[in-house]
Amino acid sequence: MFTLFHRDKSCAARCGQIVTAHGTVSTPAFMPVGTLGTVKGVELSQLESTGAEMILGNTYHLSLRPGSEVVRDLGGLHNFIGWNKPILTDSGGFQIFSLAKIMSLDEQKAVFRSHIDGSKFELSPEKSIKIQEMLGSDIAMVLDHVVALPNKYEVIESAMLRSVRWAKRCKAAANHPYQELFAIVQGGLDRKLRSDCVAMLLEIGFSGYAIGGLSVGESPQEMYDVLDFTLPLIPEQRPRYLMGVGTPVDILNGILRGVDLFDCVMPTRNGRNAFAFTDKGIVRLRNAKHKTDNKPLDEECTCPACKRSRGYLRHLFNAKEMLGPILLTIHNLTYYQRLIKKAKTAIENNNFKNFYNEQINTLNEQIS
RNA sequence: GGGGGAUUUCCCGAGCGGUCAAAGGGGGCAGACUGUAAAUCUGUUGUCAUCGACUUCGGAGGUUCGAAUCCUCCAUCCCCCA
Repeated sequence: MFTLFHRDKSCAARCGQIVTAHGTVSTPAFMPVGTLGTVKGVELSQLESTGAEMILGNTYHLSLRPGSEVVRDLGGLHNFIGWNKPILTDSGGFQIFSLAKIMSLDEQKAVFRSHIDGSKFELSPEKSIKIQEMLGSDIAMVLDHVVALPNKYEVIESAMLRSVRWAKRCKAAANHPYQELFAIVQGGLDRKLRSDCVAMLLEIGFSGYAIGGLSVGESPQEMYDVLDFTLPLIPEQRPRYLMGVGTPVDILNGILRGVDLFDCVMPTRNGRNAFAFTDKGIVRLRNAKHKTDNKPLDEECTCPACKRSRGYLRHLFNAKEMLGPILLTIHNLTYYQRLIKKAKTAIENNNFKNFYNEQINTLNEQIS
């Protein structure tokens, strides 16, 4: 299903294509997060116009509401939400980390106390696969055990080993006509744990390999270091997915090291919170300095937000009008897709390293 | 004409002798957000300054070691009776 088209001659960056039952995804790709069956605030036609080709759904959240049976009975996730392009579902492993306070786990399964009504929700590797199959996503993720960083070596090691055992159980449970299963590499910042994990997962064999357990408390450089020694261990012809990452800078650093897939809530969540990404840097639209600014966010951008002035966008946020979060979400997603597209072009021209160097310094700066 | 009630820091609004530069909202300002319990959360919001100092609670006086808090007068607003 994954085809590697080209590898940049100046670095590990590469471009390719993932073919799924619901269409193809050109890589590198950024996948907007649609946890509950919607990329928050964005209608699908607008989402498509940003250039997004694949979106995420979440096993834990969709199981609690509306329930995987409901989604299945309404024709599967694609039909349910009206998106006939590729969907990747996360397994619920991230919730073992993010909802740790309302979760307990043992070797068999994770047990959540629902954040909605307090009811018990059990998630085993087998159940996660079953739910994802009912959802009918194109790519399913194995259930993994994500732990926060920094953490004790023993904790990271045991979470990694459990993730491998769970991956094996997921593989054994998987039985779906078109759904592909991706494994997730754990092991914190430790080189040996990461490489052991890759080796064990390769032994089991999966369609794709994700790097998980990052952006959970470590520094960006530590994350890049993990990518440096982990990605080369994954066979070239398999897609590599860096889960939950990240900032524009993180994404360029991931591409530089050979990552094919990214997902992150940052463009959507930050968009809802008046934080815009542009080619020239970041813009906090609530800041007073934009009050009478007649310029668009980004001259280069063709999104609907950029047909308006910064002063107007700021007004929408200050007035708590829903159009503000909607427009800025679309803008940020458009920006992310444009960044990826430029990166892709640079890779095709064997120029990614230069492109990276040009971009990297300005992306975190606040523009005026 | 007579009787009663109000006036607090940008706004609303607590406070009723010291622990008050003054609760809590709102608004303002700034920050955070990385496989979404987030259209959320955090900090800050008299002045100058490092501790600390100084000026504030309608105005002017007074009582007291000490007043936003008690007394007197004045101003403005509201209610009731004529």
